[in-house]
Amino acid sequence: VPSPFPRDLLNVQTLTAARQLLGARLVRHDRSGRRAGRIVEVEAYIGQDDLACHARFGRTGRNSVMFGPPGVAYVYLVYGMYDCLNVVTEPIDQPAAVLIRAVEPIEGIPAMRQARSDRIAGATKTWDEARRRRETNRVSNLPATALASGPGLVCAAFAITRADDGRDLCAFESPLRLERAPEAELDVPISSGPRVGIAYAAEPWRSKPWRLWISGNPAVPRRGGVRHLAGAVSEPDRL
DNA sequence: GCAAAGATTTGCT
DNA sequence: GCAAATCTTTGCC
Repeated sequence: VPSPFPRDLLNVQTLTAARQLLGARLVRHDRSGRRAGRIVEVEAYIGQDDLACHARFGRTGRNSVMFGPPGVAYVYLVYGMYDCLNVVTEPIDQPAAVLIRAVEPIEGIPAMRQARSDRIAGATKTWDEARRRRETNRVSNLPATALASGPGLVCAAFAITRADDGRDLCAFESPLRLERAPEAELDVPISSGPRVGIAYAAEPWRSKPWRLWISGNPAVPRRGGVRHLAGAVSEPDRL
């Protein structure tokens, strides 16, 4: 029987919270029914000192949710196109969050495919039948493990938008929420490495191994065609 | 008020 | 392997 994700597990140092989130379930309830998946890849963004974190400029309109209580969704738009889901961590006034980078679909896979296809139509100003058909065909041929294997794809598959910014993910009745990992999955092997897409950040932040993933999970994207080897990466510090 | 860049993904070469 | 798509946010004038 599923249990809600305890807020206390997020009211801690962000790398500890990130580790707790690996294996947890991301759950969406809406008209399409129940969608659920296993969180398999995350990144930690930790406070104003972290020069890769959105909080590095202090509180702004976009990032204000990060300054609030843990267990709340921080959803922002990246590159003008893609929504990204974060889980706020640490106590109030300590701006930090965990970016959900990849989810392995478990329930509601047809709804995820539909949502992935719909995203093209939604993003296209002029409704283009041929373009939409191509996208539907492409998505229908993807393995389930590829449906949410990227931060923008997680939001597409689970129909998460900035309307979900500030939503409480620890409330069991929430239409978008977290559920605890089954006990049998609590001790899976974890790998870590540098965060993606933050080349603008100065050292040491650029190289901090604050990306965590479940070793060998098929839904974790293989960046650069290089296979993730557990022995080839360093341990995250401050865990 | 405006220029620049970004926690991405896709398709074409 | 690279560039396009696309728009919010920030920072500086």
